Amino acid sequence: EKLGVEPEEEAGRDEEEDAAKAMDRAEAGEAGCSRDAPVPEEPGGVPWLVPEGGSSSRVIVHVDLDCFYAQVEMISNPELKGKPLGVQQKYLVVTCNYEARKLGVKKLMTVRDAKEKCPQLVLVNGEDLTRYREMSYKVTELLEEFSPVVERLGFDENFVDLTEMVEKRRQQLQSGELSALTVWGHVYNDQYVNLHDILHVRLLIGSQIAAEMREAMYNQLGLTGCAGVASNKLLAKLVSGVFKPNQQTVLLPESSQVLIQSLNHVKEMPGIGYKTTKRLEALGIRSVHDLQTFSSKILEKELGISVAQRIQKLSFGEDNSPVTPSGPPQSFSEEDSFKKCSSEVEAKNKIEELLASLLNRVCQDGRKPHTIRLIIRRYSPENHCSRESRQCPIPSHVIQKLRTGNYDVMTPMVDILMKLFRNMVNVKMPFHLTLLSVCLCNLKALTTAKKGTIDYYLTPSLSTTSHSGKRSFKMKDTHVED
DNA sequence: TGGGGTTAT
DNA sequence: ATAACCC
Repeated sequence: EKLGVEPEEEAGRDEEEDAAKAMDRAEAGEAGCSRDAPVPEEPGGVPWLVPEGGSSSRVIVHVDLDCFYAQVEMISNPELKGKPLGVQQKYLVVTCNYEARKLGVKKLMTVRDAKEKCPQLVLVNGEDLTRYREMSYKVTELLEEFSPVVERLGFDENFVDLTEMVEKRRQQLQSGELSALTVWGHVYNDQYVNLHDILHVRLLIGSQIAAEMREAMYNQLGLTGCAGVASNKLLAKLVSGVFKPNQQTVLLPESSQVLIQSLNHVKEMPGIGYKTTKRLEALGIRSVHDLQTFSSKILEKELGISVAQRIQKLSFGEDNSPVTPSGPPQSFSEEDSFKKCSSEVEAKNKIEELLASLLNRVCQDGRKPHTIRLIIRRYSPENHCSRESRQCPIPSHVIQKLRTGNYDVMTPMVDILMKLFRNMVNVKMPFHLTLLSVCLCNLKALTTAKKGTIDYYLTPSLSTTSHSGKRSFKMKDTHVED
């Protein structure tokens, strides 16, 4: 109210028809009056009522590291700095630094094409993701210090919901400080900033926090990256890529239509992938505008109501999906691709390698996997993407061995994996595989369950195995095929 | 095309 | 168990 912002200056604001849902998430810990405040009828609400009305407008930052693997490699070996550098997996250059990009190297180029374009290109092997993964989690943890709600996307992107942090800072602004508020980094579309508009003020504070985050990433981890600040994840992600390397951009609500219309094709919209793009093209939908104006009814019949409604909202820049804290990983997997694997022995050797690495990782994590999965890809000239998998519970006596640090946990697990393998592959017939992957998932914290407590009986590894040894053997034999 | 990840059905 | 999505 201090700012005397007029209700009518909300032209072009898109946000959150879903005020009720947003309230449900924002409600915890808010002032007691928040639920009783009059709910604004219009989407987004009256600007000066928004904070008390339960945060229907959010401030989200998307943080995107510059050519992440290449940066990690240059930190590992500073002699690589200043040289065109590519990170290689098999015969692909999966990413490269900006020196290499200037010389024409692109992401996911084959090594042959890249070397042809750029003979001086230095290549390092990046098939072992360990150091990338470790640095990736350091970044997420650093961001979590700003605000605990951090969602990872791959190894090099994070979303942070800054709504609460921004509101705290805004309320602490002294009267003179508001007029001195400035944007950090770029304003998308060079839009005019109105300090009388509370949404502008909040996004500017978001840009300030984004700058602090990037500064901390550089000072503490030596990493550079981009950031985008906007009112939802979709827009934050789109705007973070506008100025590219090591810069940041804030999107003010009035320019969101310009941003999404700047996309040349629906396939550039995050959330619309390969398959959906193909189906949309079959309907004659190519541009964002095509999708905006296409019949909702027909779209729902073609794609299903869920996908249809979600992507059509995306086409208007609307995205009410929350920033979901990622927390520790849900699964650990290791894979290896190759030209050909056609014997069981060969497969077993590869599987043993994959499993050995996984056990190291899972051991460091501390939690215990309760499910194991084997994934294969069969050779086929066309249908390349398709994978098959088999999974089964990990017998509890094996989980126990993980817990006690018993040395031979490999043998029983390899036995299980080979049973899964033979369940998928008829080893009496010729076969040709091009990928093997092992995944440990269904991770559970080791509860300090004591005998006689509820936890004890609800912990499968304790309540099924320790009472009868025979039963645990039976579990192994029958459940492995699952 | 690599070596990972997630959620929905 | 698969299929879609993300990097």
